[in-house]
Amino acid sequence: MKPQIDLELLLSYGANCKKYAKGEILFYEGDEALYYYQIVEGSVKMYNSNDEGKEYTQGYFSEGQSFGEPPMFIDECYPASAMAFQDTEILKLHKDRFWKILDENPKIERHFLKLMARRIHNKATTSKDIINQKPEFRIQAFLDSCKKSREKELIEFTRQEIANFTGLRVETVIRTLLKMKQKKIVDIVNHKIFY
Amino acid sequence: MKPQIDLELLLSYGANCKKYAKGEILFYEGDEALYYYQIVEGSVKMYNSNDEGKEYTQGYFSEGQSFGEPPMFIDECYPASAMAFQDTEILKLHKDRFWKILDENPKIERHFLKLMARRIHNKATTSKDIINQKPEFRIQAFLDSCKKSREKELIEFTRQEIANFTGLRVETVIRTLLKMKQKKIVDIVNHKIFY
DNA sequence: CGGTTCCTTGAGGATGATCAACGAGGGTGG
DNA sequence: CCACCCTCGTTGATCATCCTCAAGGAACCG
Repeated sequence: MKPQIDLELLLSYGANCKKYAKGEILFYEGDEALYYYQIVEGSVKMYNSNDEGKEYTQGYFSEGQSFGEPPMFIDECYPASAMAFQDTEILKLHKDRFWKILDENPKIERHFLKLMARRIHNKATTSKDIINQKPEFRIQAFLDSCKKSREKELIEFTRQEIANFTGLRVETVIRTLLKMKQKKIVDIVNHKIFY
Repeated sequence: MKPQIDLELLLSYGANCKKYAKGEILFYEGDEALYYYQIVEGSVKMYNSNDEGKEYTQGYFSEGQSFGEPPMFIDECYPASAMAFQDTEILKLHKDRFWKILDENPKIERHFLKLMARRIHNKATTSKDIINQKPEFRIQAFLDSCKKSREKELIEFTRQEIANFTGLRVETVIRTLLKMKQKKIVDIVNHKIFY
């Protein structure tokens, strides 16, 4: 995927490249947002964990994407934590230098304005779907958001991950997927989900 | 409240002032987003209504605030409908002219970048709360978002409106408020809610 | 005073959460 | 190659909660 900002440019403004092993935490909910993060390789999960165990996944970010900018833009703390979802390589730039990039590159600033707009648009669509209650509907909305192409494709998430994203429980996800299989909405072959 | 963009400036770029009676629709979910809207006086509700009756309120906007920009920024359709929540006066500017304002006023563009960031930050916080399930928690999160000051104040929303915002049913809101009254979280005097 | 809108209460039912096991596959080290 | 462990998937039974439906009451406004 085309990166938000050209890697050379980021490096020329002083960005550092860092590697994180799968499962490593990049920052915690409540931390001050001091850096711009852009993924060179791998993927990252943003999530909240509530008082005990239950986790809510806000979103996944992959190669070329940036994340965690909103609180950095407005000097707030992170509303969620970030964890490497795979082994991941990330460019990290201090926010003062990031603002310098925007000051000196109006096109990039415009790009981020549109990016933020797109994120809001997605969130609005998502919350509409989540409120809808019905597990089947929520799961299908998640599956839609996974899909890139038009053909049936393998869904690369565990049932637990789907549960965390949709706010349901694993057992409910499993039982609902069963129903969706019977309705021919998904295929399940060898425990693998195709949609 | 301080307006997003100075009214004189908007008018000088060709904005039109329009009045809407309470309950009037400004645009529907699915409409193309062709205009920038800024409230001069009154307030506006953004909402989704699903196949039959049930409504989900995405948010309220009041004097000085703009709304519906995200889809305009990215040439998408509105993910929700907008209705005048009170009698309302609005400045409306075609998106081509709006882009012209941003092109010619870097400070305003920066302002909108931060505004979009703030909206995302709020949405992230809200969805974290909504997923939490517990009606009491959801309602309290809504009440928190209403409050401006530190003292107990009258909540100017009907129980139905709270229900639509939190994704609960009226009866559940009523019964939960009852419990919250017993726990001294809210006061209810003469059917009016104080928090 | 009549109508509308909003609030309230009760009973009953559906549904997703919870709890408790167990199964299946994959990887690792002996 | 086998035994073990760990993660992920699966199933059934039970429970709590919120929704649904139905009815009526209270407040407000012309």
